[in-house]
Amino acid sequence: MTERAPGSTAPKAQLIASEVRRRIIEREWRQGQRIPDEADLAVQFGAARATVNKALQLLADEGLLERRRRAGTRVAIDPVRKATFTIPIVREQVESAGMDYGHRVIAQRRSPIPAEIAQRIGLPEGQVLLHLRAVHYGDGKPFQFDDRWINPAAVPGMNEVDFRHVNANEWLVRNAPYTRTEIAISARNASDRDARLLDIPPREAILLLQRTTWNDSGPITTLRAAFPNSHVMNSKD
Amino acid sequence: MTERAPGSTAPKAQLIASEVRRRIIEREWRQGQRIPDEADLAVQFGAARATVNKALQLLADEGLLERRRRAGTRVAIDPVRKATFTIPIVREQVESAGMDYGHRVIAQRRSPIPAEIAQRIGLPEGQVLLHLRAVHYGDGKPFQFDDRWINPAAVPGMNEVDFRHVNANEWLVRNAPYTRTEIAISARNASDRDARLLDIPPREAILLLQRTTWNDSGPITTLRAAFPNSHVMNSKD
DNA sequence: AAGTGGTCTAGACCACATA
DNA sequence: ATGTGGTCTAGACCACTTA
Repeated sequence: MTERAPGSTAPKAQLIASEVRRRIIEREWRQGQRIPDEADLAVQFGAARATVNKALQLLADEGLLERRRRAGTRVAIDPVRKATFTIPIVREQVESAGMDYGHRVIAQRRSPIPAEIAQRIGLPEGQVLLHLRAVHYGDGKPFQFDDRWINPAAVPGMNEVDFRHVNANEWLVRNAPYTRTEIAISARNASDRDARLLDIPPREAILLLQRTTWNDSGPITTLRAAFPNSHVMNSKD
Repeated sequence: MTERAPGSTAPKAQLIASEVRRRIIEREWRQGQRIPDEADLAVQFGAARATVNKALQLLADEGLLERRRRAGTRVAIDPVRKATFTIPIVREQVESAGMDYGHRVIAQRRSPIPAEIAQRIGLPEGQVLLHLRAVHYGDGKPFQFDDRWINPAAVPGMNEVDFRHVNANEWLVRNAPYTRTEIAISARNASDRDARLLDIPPREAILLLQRTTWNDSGPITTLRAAFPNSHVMNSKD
């Protein structure tokens, strides 16, 4: 839904995509039904096939169409529904909410990874990684409690960083581009440690986010972040 | 990370994207630094400019590059990190976990919407919508409790559906394509009603998902889904 | 065997931001 | 004013899949 200057025109591929979307939403083309092939549509819309192709690929990415060579393009039976979340820099998130950001490292040590972590990141149990625990604050109130394992072998230069003085969240986001990420979100009753560090009553509901990132050299970091139940994750787009 | 048949080759645009990604990850091209323009890269990679353009757009969508006309292409300073979640059809989700699916409608009635819902979906308070409450079961155990408001005006044919006999989740996913969705995820301590319907102790942590979908005619439906704390939402990709 | 989407190319023109 | 990305085109060949 990007706005456009009055004199300007939307790209033709976008217009075609909108029109096809409209035909699907208004049931001119029904679930599972085959739609005309790219060459036909190109003629209908007065566009090159490449342009139609771009529009239809867009809709296929959205999950509205299913395309197969030789079999043609069909309206998806189960439109795949997707929601995208942005992985924030915590400081920016706190500050954009109008709060003062604070950050405290609770512990930093090299430790052999326990079995659970080993399995999550695909490294052998007992391998020594950097284990970091920290709390982020907004206006002095705990905002997020991080329990993080970092694999220095995955990112050049990471060994020289002292995460007691450099914010691990920011450093990693800025310096360790990843190629793959896995995220799991769940709710839990706060453990005693969670409750103490987040300054909430024991057993209070917390939102738990577990995120692991990889690049081609292997796992970069795995994070367990705990949020008080006032926290809301919102989809982007 | 799609697998390919041995004899087959990756598309050239993909290869170029991979190579550029590698240069960024290995710091040949640093954060904020300008990279060669499309014409240069086309020569370097022995490809047409359109192919390079496709590759760079891909990386810009991933958040790794920032592109501006006239100013050129730069490695992003804050690589935007995204995670995508798929919104499942509950029955398929339950069955793919190897459980038997069950579904019970608790209440269906037309009611004026309260202020909170009105604000969330952008309709005037007091407008009459269909209010539906239902529980989904896996192997007889409560899996998800839905509290849903449906706007029949947004989707043709919806007035003829009796959601006591037709699964609202499935009907809407299949029949009401949307153009926009908002999702909010949080943790809460279960209310008495949540606890009763999910068969868990009162005050136990639950995962709360609030989702509203729109098409061009207006809001289609807004849903508050509650999950027991055993539930985990996983990112797709 | 043949139809359909997937991709690439060379060239062109345009839109936009900045020097 | 000019350089850069954004987009489109016509044509081509290829890869896959199914009829």
